[in-house]
Amino acid sequence: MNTIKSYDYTVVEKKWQDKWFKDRIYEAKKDGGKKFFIHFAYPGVSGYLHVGHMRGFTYCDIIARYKRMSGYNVLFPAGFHASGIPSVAFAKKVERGDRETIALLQKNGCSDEIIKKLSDPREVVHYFSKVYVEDYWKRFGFLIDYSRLMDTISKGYNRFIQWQFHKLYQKNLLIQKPHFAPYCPQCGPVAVDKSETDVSKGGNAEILEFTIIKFKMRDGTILPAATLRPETIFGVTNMWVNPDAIYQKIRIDNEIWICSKECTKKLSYQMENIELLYEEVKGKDLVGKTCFVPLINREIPILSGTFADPNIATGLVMSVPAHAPYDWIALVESKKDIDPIQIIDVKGFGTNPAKEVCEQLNIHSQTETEKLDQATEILYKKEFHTGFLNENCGVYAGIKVSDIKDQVRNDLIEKKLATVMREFSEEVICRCGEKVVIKQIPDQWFIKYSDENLTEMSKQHVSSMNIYPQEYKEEMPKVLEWFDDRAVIRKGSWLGTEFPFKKDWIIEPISDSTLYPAYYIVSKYVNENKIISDEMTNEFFDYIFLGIGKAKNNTWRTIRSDFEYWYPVDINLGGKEHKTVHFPVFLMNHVAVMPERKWPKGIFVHWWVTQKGREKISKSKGGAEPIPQAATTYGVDAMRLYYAHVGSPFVDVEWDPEVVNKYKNRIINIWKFINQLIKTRSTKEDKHLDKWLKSIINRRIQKIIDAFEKYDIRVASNEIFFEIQKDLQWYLKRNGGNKKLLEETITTWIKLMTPIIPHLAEEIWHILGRKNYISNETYPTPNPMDISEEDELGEQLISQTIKDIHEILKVTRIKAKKIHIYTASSWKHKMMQQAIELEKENKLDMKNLMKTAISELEMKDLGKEVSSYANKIIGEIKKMNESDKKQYTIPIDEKKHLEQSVDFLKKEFSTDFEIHKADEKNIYDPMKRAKLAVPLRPAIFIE
RNA sequence: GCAGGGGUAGCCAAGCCUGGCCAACGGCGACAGACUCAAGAUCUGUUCCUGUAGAGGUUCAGGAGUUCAAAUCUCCUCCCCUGCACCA
Repeated sequence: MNTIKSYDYTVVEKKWQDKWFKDRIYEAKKDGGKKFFIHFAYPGVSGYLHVGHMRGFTYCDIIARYKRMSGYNVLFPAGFHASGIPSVAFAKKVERGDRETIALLQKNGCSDEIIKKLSDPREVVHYFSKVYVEDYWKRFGFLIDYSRLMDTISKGYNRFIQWQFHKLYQKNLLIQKPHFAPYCPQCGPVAVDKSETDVSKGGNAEILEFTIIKFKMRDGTILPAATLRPETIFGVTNMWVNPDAIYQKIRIDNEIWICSKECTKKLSYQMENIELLYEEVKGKDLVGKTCFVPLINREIPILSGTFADPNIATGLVMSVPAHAPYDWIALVESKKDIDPIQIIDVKGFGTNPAKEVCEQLNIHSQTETEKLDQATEILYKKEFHTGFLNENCGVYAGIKVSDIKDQVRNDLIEKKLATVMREFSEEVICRCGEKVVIKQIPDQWFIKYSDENLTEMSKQHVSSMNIYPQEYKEEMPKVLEWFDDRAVIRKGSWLGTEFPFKKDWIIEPISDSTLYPAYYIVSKYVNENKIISDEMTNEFFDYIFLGIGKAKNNTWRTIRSDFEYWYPVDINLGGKEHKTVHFPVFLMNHVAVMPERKWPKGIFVHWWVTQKGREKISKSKGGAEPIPQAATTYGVDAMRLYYAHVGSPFVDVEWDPEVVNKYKNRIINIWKFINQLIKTRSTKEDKHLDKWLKSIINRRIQKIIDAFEKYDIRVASNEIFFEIQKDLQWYLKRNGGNKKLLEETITTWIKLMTPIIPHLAEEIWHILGRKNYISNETYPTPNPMDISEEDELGEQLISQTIKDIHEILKVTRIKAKKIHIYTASSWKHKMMQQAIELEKENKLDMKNLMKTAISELEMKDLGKEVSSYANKIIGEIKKMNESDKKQYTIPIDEKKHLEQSVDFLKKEFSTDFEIHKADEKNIYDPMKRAKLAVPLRPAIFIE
């Protein structure tokens, strides 16, 4: 029995992959039938992937394989997203000999010669593209159409993107306006994001918009106070300056401002017309002077406040002691006699909310920043959601804070009493060591996603799409509504397509990845050298995608007809990180550029594989198992089954080697089990059992297909790998052994498995003597003729009876000498059916039931027993659902079924059995059990 | 702040849309038995509580409600998570 050794998954998997790929069974063929176009959001190519990434890819291959086997021509292409900074960053690391990077490459078997080449970003892209194809996708047996591989930095693709932007321009969806973006004075534009590719600190920073309110001093000089709560202007009692900070005078347009030195530098990137006056003002020299609150022209003192940080915004803070805990505490510490002015009425607080919350948290000093931050948050939230501006607020009195915030700000700006300054929520440091600032780009280009027409059409289209999970379908219209204009070009060292309307500016990587599935139609011909990039003009794409103009040659016509056949995309599959960026732009660009019948038909979003503790697996943390290593350790089929079955696609799962190992055992177990079944020599037929097996397998097939049609891969795999195996085990346990039937069932079974574990299925297929590929076979469909309700019910009767006997034995702890089983009297069956009939007509009650029952002659004699049974089932039936009721209408000879199985029962309980029917005369029934028997629940007596 | 997701037995995780097939799929773990020299693997059974006859009781974050009937619908409360733009 060392079949375990005979399943060498490494060899088997390699063997079939070689054959599939040599025979190019993956190539999409259009033969006029139904088509299905599926792809995954193509990955960036700037490093090795990990086992988490394989989850989505695997779903895609499973769906594609299922569809192939279900009679569709499937197009499942793949490509590489090469634009942006990542590959440039990687190349830079190699160039400067970053030890970690080099070690990673070496560990993955990269030769020194290749490593040398990888200081070129384009080589990085090519190297990793090859790794993905050979070590990941082919290694997992994916039937991707490898003849269509492409990346986003090829010439042809560039032409394609430029065409797209011409179209957007023509449709007035490209607009220009000022934009503010992170910028390193040394390196130029940088990306601030959690993975911190560009920055060494502050990846979590957000860009905050401070309102800068202009407080005039007596000499006309402006003190610009920065605030996130402009509506509190009516409660200002004083100004805070940091006595130890150095402030500077600057001229902006015709105004003279005083702000911190640090602020000057930042502002110079955000505003035009800033002129340094080279005049410093010490903070402590401002203390004691006064200034005027704009709008209400109240004169207020300037006080010393050490918490006013020159690094944050302007370094000047307006003081609202009634509503800002910091201000309140500073005011207390200053010992000045100033009355706070309450301007917001909020439930649960009195005339000075800031004071009250400080007292609650026991705060006494400006230095207790942690508590003060907490106090600020509590108060702010409360006031924002439930507060109203009071009579001190002039025209704004009586309005809810949450409704008024932006209005106060806009009014102030309109009256030129305020302006806006952008600031990071925390310090951001570039990889070069320089502080990152926010820079204004006055004429940035945007794609106008806010366009009403575009948004509306996209939203409407969503309702006709297949979007999984359902929750995302409901979310999508809201996302589209919320999605704002997106800046699309950038100047700097990164890869991508040159923007056609501004030389040397490159289209950013999200915007060049929206229509790309359409390019898979073209890439095949590019790869086969049937068309060269120079030929791919705007006229070319107009013809291919829009049918405008004339074909220049036959290749054009062929590509056009391919596009007409394959497009639109049926499923675009991607991780949940794409929900709010990639999928919306994917949809909206199609709506903007393509004709309506080419708009996407479906989106499938999957969740992640995380590290233990729910952390996202990250490349930088290196915590993830390399894919080829995992494939060797567990086997590809085991990993595919793991992804398919471990959880719903719509939850995160934790990567746990032990769990994956269980699936590996499962694969070996299935291998052994099937081989054992194949060896069955017996040709014994058992009419009932064989019919039962056929019937139950047919039901499974129906359920599996239903699940697959909804892409419910987990349910499908549960049925295939767990439920069917249980059925077969029951068949064997019941002593079934019809070789012919078993072989048929196995054939069906491995076909069912093929989309999920194609290698093992293919191997067994050939062991069974088949010469073609199971991967090209047709997926099983249920045959209604094979359904036998009676035989299924019979088996259910047996297993229910066994369960009952077990329970009795357990509770009573008797050792059985002999077990008697009594099936219910015929009149009980009859009455049950009558009752169900009456229920259907809504006439079920005691009177009607008894009337119907008594009309049957034999029941007359039974008297009381009849009425008490009738009483009992009336209640029961009312609680039954349709399938419960249906069971009782299936004609079944319980006694016959039990008698057929008596040998099995004897073996199961190692004891003697006798089957009786309750209405037989003179049966052995010392404990008077027989009368307790009811349909489908025979009475039991154990002696 | 904006938009969204979620809290189910020791753990992971179905079910919730379309209320009754639900003591609640499946897996893992645990326990018992089988196979075995043994270990692993595999197979069978048990795994909320009670129970000497197949039963009963109490459960699906907490609270209130709708209903003949609620894990499932409604409302409130508490707690956790995700995305938010020049990052792919």
